[in-house]
Amino acid sequence: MNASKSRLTPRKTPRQERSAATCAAILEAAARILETSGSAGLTTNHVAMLAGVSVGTLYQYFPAKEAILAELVRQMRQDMLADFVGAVREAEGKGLTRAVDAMVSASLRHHLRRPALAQALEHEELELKLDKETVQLKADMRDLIVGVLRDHGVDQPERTAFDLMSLSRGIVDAAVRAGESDFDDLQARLRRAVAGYLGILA
Amino acid sequence: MNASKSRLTPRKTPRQERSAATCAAILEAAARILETSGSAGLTTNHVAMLAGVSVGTLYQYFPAKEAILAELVRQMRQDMLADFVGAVREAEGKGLTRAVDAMVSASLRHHLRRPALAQALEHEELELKLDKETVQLKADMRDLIVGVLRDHGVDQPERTAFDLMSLSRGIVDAAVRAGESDFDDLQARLRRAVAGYLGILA
Amino acid sequence: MNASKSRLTPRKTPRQERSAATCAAILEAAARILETSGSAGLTTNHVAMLAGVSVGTLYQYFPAKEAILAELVRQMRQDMLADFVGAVREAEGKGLTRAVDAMVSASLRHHLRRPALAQALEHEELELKLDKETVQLKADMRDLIVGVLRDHGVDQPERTAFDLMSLSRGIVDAAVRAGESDFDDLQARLRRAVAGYLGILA
Amino acid sequence: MNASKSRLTPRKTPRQERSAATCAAILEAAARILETSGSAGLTTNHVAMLAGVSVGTLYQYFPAKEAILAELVRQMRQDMLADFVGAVREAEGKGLTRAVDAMVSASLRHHLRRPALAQALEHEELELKLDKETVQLKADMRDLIVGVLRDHGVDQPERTAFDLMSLSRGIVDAAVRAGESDFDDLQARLRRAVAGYLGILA
DNA sequence: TATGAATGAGTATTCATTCAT
DNA sequence: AATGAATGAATACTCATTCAT
Repeated sequence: MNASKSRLTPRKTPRQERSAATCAAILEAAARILETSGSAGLTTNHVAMLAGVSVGTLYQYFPAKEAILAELVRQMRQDMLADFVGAVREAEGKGLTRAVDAMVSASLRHHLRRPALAQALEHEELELKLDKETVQLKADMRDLIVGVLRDHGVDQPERTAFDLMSLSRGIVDAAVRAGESDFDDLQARLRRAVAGYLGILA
Repeated sequence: MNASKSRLTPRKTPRQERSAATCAAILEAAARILETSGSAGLTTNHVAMLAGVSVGTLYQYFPAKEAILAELVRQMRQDMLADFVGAVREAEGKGLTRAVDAMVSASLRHHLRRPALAQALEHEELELKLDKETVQLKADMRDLIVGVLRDHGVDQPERTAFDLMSLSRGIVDAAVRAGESDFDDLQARLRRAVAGYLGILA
Repeated sequence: MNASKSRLTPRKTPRQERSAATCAAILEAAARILETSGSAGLTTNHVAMLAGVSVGTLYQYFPAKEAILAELVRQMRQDMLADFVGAVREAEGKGLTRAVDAMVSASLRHHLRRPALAQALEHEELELKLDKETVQLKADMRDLIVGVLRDHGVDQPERTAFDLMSLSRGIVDAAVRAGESDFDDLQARLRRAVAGYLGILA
Repeated sequence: MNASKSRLTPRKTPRQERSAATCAAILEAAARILETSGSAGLTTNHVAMLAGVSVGTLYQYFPAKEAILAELVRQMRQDMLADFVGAVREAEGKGLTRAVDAMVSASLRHHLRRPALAQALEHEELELKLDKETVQLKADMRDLIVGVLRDHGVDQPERTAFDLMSLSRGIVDAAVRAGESDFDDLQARLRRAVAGYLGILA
């Protein structure tokens, strides 16, 4: 249900095992390059080489370089949304503080798994014309947070969600870039920022 | 103490008027391009053309393309620091809340003057190996904020300063990117975030 | 006497029905692509896809892309010769004018059946190193016309045949390219050109 | 008055001598390659190498490969029109036969100067989206011939001009392709074809 | 000092062809 | 016989940088 003529969506949905492996190898190679060299080092030839395939093969799976990035972003958003949904579900009915904690924790877990990659992808996301699916994933995430806030009677839930996402991102970005990796410490600060904005006495 | 053989510092400290004008023209041209086309459109030929000089001349003032960006970043940091110093000075002895307000306001004023440019430069800054002077300017700014916090008895002033800068940037970035330009509204939200983190009842 | 190891002749003379059908499908796919996209769009993958087979299969029937074109040209020449032979036979003993009319008519009928294809093939023919059989077909056609001219006492029949073929092609080419498809009008003009060259008062 | 943003017109009108020479060298290199290898061998790297410049230089003068071809075509059309205008002027007032002779002769002279080049360019012209100037040159040529025919009372001068141009091209093309280079012989045959079509007893 | 012509390594992308399954 | 995944040389084009004038 994925393919189409866009330059952003993968070319062939791999059906054979070999195909799936190749496709995954390409994505992983791209991810690794993003982690180590940033988008500057991300050339199609480099990706193909690191993936152990030829450029031609790369282009059988992705119609353009951008499509590789787009797919990585899509996967990231998908994973992230799943994490958030899980977090929110667990904290259901336990008060805003618990819900916020759960989301902060999910977000951090996500970012600290592959910090450099998450960083790089969030940055690429800004310059990329996203495909519909990714746009939807982002909207779903936003709605999820807005919903939680509204359920707990938070004022102006849309704007608040926007700001909370923004400030969280600011803090995590900077921390990751500074090389921090102490989950608990970061979580405490992030919780403080979020709770502070919400006016919850943490 | 400005010039050197580094690829990041301008080649000649302009003493003559013409030189200064040329140099400024190049920088302004680069700034305008960053605003309109982002770093993707920033080619040396394009900059030179828009500045009304030849590429050769451009390379007489800047040893490499990066040096232009580095200089723009340096100027931005310099301006920003000056704004902050002024803000802090004005709010001296009037309590933390006022000091925070002044800084938030200074930061926002800075970002909203040329939003696209500020955005672009802050982004370039991350990928650039900064020259000593800029590094010092950033350190000064950090120290300034740390000083204010410490003076008002804030706990862990370094870390707090770091987080406040990070979350502010997160919020302003997102707002600018979303096209917001309502200074007052943005200021209110930013103040809320900062005050919240600091535990000040806004 | 058809197959050989040349890159221009089909690889296997299809004996089984399935083979013949596959071979025909490939040729028809190539023809359709030539008609719609010209030789620029004629990629082996595209041909295979449109023919409903895999590239591998395509290469089992044709040793190289050129071979497909060569075969299309061969078939075109074969058909054309057959048409001419028929035309000449019908007009036998009825005078030069009638013979010319018959040939002009046969030629036009041929070109207007699939105008874009005829055009494309005649063009490809020029850049292709033709196989013996096609060369023979062209020679036969030439001889046929030369024979008709000689039989009617035309001077320098070889050269005249050459020129008549050339000028006819020029007119038909241009007309087809201009999108003309009025058979009768075109026939009148073509007859006029041929008769004029021959000095027959039309 | 030449430059614009189109992909078909040259990029910079060379003002310095060196520029003019480089530009000419590129065009001549392209012409030579067309003569020897046809459009298949016409790669930008090949052209640049033969011209003795780098690819980068080539792209400073022409925004795309097509632009080189377009410029060659333009020059050819320009030369040809000039020749025709001269021919028509000379034959003015001397009857249709003389006018036709003059035009036939001009056309042939043109084609036999660099036969392979003329051939190649006329062919490329068909696949190229022509720039306005070239389109105008072709229209002028057409009008010139139409004018001559009309002046001498020829019926349906537009259609006749079209057919005469087409059949001439057919004959000359074929002759050139066959390696003929006997000007007088070719002229006689061409005159015969044209006169024949016009119903003039040659 | 200024110019702008020239450079050439580097980039994304295509496509005829091969070959393991 | 058939498939389609994989190959990689080739192609058009860009852009930071140099250098002769």
